Amino acid sequence: MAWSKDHKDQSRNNILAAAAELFTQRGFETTSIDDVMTRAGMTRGAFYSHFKSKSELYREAMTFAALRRFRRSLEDATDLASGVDISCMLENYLSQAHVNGKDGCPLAFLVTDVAHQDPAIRDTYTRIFDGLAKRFAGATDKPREQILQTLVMMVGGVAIARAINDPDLQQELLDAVKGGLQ
Amino acid sequence: MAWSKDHKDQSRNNILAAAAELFTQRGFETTSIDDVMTRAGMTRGAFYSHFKSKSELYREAMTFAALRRFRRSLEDATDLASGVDISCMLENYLSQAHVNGKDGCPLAFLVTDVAHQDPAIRDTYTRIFDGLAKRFAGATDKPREQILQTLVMMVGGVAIARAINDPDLQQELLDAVKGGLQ
DNA sequence: GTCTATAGGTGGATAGAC
DNA sequence: GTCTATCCACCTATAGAC
Repeated sequence: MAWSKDHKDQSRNNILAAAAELFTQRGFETTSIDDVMTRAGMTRGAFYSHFKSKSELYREAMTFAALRRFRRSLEDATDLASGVDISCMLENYLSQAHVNGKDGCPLAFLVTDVAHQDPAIRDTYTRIFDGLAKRFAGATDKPREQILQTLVMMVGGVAIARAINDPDLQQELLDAVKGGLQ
Repeated sequence: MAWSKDHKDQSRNNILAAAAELFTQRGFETTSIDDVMTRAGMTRGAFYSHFKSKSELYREAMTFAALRRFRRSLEDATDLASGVDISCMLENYLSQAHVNGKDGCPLAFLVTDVAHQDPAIRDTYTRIFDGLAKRFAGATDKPREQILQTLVMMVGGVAIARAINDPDLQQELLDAVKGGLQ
């Protein structure tokens, strides 16, 4: 049935959006399936007809969040006249709005959380990171080593800024990273 | 009594050493007080005569791990003739032995784990990070912005390397960071 | 496909004996 | 100071009704 199929897709998408937000904000262990399903407007029992485990949900939510962020970032930084503006993407990524916002980059928001999880989850993280490095390589003529350095600065900068509790030091850190990437 | 005091100090130190290792390896939520106390050779009931909560233990274990790592790092990189060798410290920090070893730098191993915890824990992380930046400032004549960039590259590089599941990409990443810091 | 109910297990923190 | 025993809350995953 077409209606049933659409409804299931819609439910699945709601679950993924809720999971992406909660996992990036609070990490794997602190986020319960109940939290995710309540935010998606359903109860816990409905979960297992969409995903077979919490680990699978985490993996799909990471990919969902990364794709959505990448797509929005391209939209914001793309002008019909001048094409993609790299410095606009940097400004956006290294902003307080990103660091303290709701739909953060999973590479930065979950980096040590992922390191503590099972191999399948680390594989997913690896694919997202490597995919991003390859896209950057296709978009510029910089050597791969420099692309990796840039990614480390961006991801590391946002991750550390999130851990730090002092707003001034947080801003100083983000500015330092921006300064190093001009 | 002196004997009793020594014994308590010894127990406390055993708990901190066990907690430092388990927290950095597995994070706050996945490590239970029972795990820590078992590794320290005691039972869970004895815990609360040393620390008042799991959060307090986590904070003290972070400081313990950071101080121990800093001290060892200085020892390894210090030669009586030539003084402190910065490139030796970098090589050590950005090594597979550090990334895959047991007593890692909490700034790198716990960066998003800390971001998910309470303000007192984030304060402790902030103090450790800021203290390290100030020590670097006292040891070189580099501007503070460059010191922050270096810390982001080191901490971010190790954190991402730990999340990545592909040994080749992991090594490539560590090499790229080393290349950027020469 | 979604619901309620429950099985089966873990963990933080406390109480009281020694 | 350390032990055993326990309270109470929470979690993943499954079973079965609708």
